[in-house]
Amino acid sequence: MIAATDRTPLGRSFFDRPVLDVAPDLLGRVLVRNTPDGPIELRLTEVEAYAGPADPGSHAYRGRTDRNAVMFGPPGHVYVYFTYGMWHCMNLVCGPEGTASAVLLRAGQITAGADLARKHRRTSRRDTDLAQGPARLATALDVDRALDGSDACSEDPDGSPFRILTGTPPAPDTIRNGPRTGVGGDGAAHPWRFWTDADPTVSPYRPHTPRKRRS
DNA sequence: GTTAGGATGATCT
DNA sequence: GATCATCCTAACA
Repeated sequence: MIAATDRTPLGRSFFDRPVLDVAPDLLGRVLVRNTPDGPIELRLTEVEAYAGPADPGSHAYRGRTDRNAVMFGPPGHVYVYFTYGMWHCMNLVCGPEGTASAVLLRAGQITAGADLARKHRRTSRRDTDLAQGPARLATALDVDRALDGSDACSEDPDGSPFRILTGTPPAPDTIRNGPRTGVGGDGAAHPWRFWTDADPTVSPYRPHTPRKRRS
């Protein structure tokens, strides 16, 4: 039996907690992306936690820079970065201001505005592919660096590009966790990737395969 | 069905 | 100049 989706917006206090508490709690929540063409809604199914300057996998590892400045700011804001020369990825800042921790949104299921999302994602054929992977997710939602620093907990939700609703959290026994993708070294030891088991939008676990060195 | 490798540029050392 | 929290396509079984 499926509970009705709770459309109450999550307040800033939800994000003002340790990132390892927030990350699994984000599963099943609904991210609303207000685009000029209309809203897109996404139920989160896979996330990764990045725990501040002490985490070798985090962009904050070597301190504050122009790029990651948003991570060092107040919780509930959106940190967007550009990577691999082509892609954007989207995070939600967690913990008290200065903690510099964040949750990477890795995958989700589009629950509204699928046509719009499909327009942003040119090559996607199946609905479950639309936001399967962090760069796909950002592309489907039309997220780029221009949205870096957006407040997802704004008091004026209609004026903000993002909002996060209570949604329908999964049963606790369907939440899985494991090593993070693409994080090597000491950072790989932390099982800080969280996903909802048996969800078609979550790709089967793939151990990190180091990229080939260009010859 | 699976896998190899190319695309592409900001950021940081 | 190396790295990077990736995706897509072509080629193969």
